Amino acid sequence: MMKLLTRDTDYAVRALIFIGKEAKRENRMVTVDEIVRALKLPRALLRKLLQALSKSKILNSGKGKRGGFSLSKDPRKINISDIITIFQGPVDFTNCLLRNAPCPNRKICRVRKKILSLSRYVDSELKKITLASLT
Amino acid sequence: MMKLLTRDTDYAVRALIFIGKEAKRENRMVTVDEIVRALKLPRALLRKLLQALSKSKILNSGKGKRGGFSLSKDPRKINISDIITIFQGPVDFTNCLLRNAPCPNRKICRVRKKILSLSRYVDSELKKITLASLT
DNA sequence: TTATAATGATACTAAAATAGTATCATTAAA
DNA sequence: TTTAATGATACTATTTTAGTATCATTATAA
Ligand code: FES
Ligand code: FES
Repeated sequence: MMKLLTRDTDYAVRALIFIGKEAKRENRMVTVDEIVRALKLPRALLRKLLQALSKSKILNSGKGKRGGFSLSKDPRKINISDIITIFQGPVDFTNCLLRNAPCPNRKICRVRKKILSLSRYVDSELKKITLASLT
Repeated sequence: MMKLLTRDTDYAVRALIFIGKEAKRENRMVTVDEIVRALKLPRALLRKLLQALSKSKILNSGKGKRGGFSLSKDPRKINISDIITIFQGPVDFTNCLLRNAPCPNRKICRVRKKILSLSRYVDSELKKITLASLT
């Protein structure tokens, strides 16, 4: 089946929504274990995902006791396109290849032109889906 | 990298465009070897793709000498969504899963709702990209 | 009527992307 | 100084994508 979000992205978004909610209520760090309990995601995997979000500056993290994660910015400034970019690369559907080399028709190809504009539209719509709009 | 069309779909579309052009000029069957010469696609793979298009009634085929393929319908009635469906399944981005089981939030999930409407939009746009519009 | 030139069906291998786990290192607080 | 947390990293498994090969069938033409 086709998918726009891979599992990594999907799980990351769910975790971010949860972190956003908790932080709002209590203004503190949220731990991996809390998220695992609430969302039933595989722990080892979730750790990897949150570490990536932290490296990408979407999350702040704190080590040691009382450590955990919190959103590093306003949930209105975090959108699905950003998260996809982290786990799947940029939203770009135009990948016409011929035996792993760029296809020579690229410049003039009408399929490519149409797919490109569609791709841009999708990206712009995904940028409108912010964490705030999901909470 | 993300992709909307896999290689199968991409090659199939190129082949269909070529078949459409040739058939218009000469009203005859086009063989795999002609397409291979013109488009430089791998022969064994192209055979498999055209056989699938034939099974799906997009192409007519003729066996034996003078055999080959031709479009089975008006190029205005063949669109990219159809071709994607054959090689990749239907255009549907909403596949939220939890350890391979459908995610329990599906009914109420706002992410899913937004992705669903985006997915429908993309499909409707892809349906507008017909073979005729590319020739 | 038979050689030939075409597709049909099908089975197979290879490579890449996705999905998921495990472990040791580091750090901050109690 | 123990403990509870994340950081870094290496690893395996599964699924999807990509691609090849071969024998069967059939229509034409010599
Ligand atoms: S055929 Fe390659 S860009 Fe369109
Ligand atoms: S979290 Fe599964 S449908 Fe949204």
